[in-house]
Amino acid sequence: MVDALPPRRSRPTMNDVAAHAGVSLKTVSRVVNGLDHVSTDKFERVTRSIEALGFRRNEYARQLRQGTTATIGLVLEDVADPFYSLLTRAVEDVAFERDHVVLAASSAEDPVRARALIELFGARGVDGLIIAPAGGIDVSFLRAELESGSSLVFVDRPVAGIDADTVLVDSREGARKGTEHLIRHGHRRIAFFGDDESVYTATERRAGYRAALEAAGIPFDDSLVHMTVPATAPVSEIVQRVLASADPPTAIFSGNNRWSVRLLRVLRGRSDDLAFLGFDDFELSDVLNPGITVIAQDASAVGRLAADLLFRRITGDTAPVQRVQLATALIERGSAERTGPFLDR
Amino acid sequence: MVDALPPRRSRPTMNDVAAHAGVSLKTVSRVVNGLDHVSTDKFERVTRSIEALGFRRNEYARQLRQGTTATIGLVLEDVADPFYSLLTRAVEDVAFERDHVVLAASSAEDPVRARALIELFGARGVDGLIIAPAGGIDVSFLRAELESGSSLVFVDRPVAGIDADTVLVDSREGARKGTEHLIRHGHRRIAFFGDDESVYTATERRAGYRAALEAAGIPFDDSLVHMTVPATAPVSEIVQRVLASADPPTAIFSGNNRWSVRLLRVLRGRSDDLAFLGFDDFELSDVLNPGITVIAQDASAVGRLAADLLFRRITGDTAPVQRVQLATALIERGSAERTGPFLDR
DNA sequence: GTGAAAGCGCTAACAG
DNA sequence: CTGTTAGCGCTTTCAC
Repeated sequence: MVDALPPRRSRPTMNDVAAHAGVSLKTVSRVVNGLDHVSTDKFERVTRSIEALGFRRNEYARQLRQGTTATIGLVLEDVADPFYSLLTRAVEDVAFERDHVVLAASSAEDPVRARALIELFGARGVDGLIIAPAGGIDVSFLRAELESGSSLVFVDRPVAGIDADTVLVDSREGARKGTEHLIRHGHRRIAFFGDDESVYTATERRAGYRAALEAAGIPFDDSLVHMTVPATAPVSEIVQRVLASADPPTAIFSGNNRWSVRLLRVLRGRSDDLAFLGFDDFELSDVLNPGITVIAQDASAVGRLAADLLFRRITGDTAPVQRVQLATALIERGSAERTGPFLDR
Repeated sequence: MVDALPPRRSRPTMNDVAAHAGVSLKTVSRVVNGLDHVSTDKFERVTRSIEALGFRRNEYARQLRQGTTATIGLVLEDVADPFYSLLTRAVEDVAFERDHVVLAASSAEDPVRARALIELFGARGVDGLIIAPAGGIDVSFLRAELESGSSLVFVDRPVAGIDADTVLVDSREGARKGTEHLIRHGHRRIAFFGDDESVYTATERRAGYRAALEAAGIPFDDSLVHMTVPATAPVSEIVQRVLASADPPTAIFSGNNRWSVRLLRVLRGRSDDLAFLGFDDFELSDVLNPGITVIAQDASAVGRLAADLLFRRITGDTAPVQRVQLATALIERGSAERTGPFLDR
């Protein structure tokens, strides 16, 4: 036994507390974990030592021993997209209520990055994972993840071949409803803009659009349909071409909020006689002139539900896998109910 | 020694791999960590075993041993706020490049929740923390956090009394510039709307607004200044009262994007003769009619810079603490450069 | 009530 | 080049 003590470690451990309080390691553990079988005397001594030393339990050590991490992972396209940022916030809130923390990451639409992130999270032994699966995601890999113990919930897009809870918005029905609304207002030439075919929601929405047309006896015209990721598309040129065609559309259906923003930006400079309806609401849609009519989806509800389902699994629920479809709401604001030059000065 | 083996554990460990490959634990560790001094023969055997067993290193065990977690924490007001969601995305990107994951959480403007989150993160031994400090945050607590080993970077708002890197936007100068712009366009009665006094950026922007007025010889009129959190404020009534006053403003300066959205929503229904300028850009500001002139701040740059600074600290940089002020940009779109009824149909 | 000892899965230190 | 041993900070037996 040497006299000189080593300099205090950056974070005190339970051993330090035990030494300080003059009790055994186990007693400290009991106090920290709120267990009984500790005399009030020792309980107080330990409590005081914890205070004095500023002790906080090292979660990693606990987790290593216990095998649970009180952490969930969230992987989606891009937190900066309003739909996903709302969803993220809802997941965070549920996690916080349950004393879990959330590892969050954007896959940037890149399946390789998505996989890397999921692996990173998996190696940290997250209790569960909420994933908005990117197009080309590796299914067998996800299945392995599921089997190795972390629960999985998919949001926004389903993944075929994996038995996991899924929370979706009923895109097809929403798009059908929206298109029908335009038809009801006299439109028969309706252009459709959506993400490319690899994106589940894009094809679902197109299917809904098509279903509405067919129900109304309007022939589906492929030249009115444009499927590309708007971020990189030459939106202005596309719009120009469509509107200059022989039999131009009288209405536009935008398949998501990214497209809506880009389309509105282009349309603002023109004076075409158009109606407009967008899938997914966005901030200021009500401040534009005319207000933008949308099929709204509740991103918070998706996040909350997904998190609830996940925690149900984490806590051992073995009920059959669920696939929830959330309904959309048509919000009329003017842009789809009138005609006239669009967003003109 | 019993004959029957227990059923396979959910995740294989290095020991399992070692047994499978017929080598020692340490050899596996060497392979996993990409170290040399392993014969090609064994290297391949181990690699195959890893494949076969689907082994992935348990990060918690590694972290416990090494004392580093490859995790950073991010605590801000609300990920659903566009400014913060952009910032979050930037932080995620930097972290990903550096093989770190990010624990993200919204404090919901609640200092108690903020503290709880930081403690939760601290207990997980995050290597570093990026914090947008909520109004009443506990300074001594943060200081303890800093001393116990995690690096700290503040964003958006500084914290007095703690020696930590800080990345800010030059709010005061931005507001001064914006107000000056309005003055240059002939306005002398300019209303100011901002968050309440507890919010650093709000008072800074008000100070900039005031400085511009005074530089132009315009008396500061407190009845034109409104400091409240817009989420809960009766915006419509406030606006009505202000515009109905004896000497009403001819221009409005909105202190942040939350206020801008709410103000624009109210102004849309009215036909007042007003100019408008907002602090912080927002999506569709260019699609509105007139386009909204703003003082833009670069949220991504804030996030990127903060993350860079944090990683510099994490990797041992002991240079003096930095306080970075990012410049803002005036973007003219029409709303501040003209007069006439506002967003009128 | 309390504590000693073992061990979670990994890496560091030191042999061979 | 390879393996053995110890130990990170905690929880879990299982004695006392």
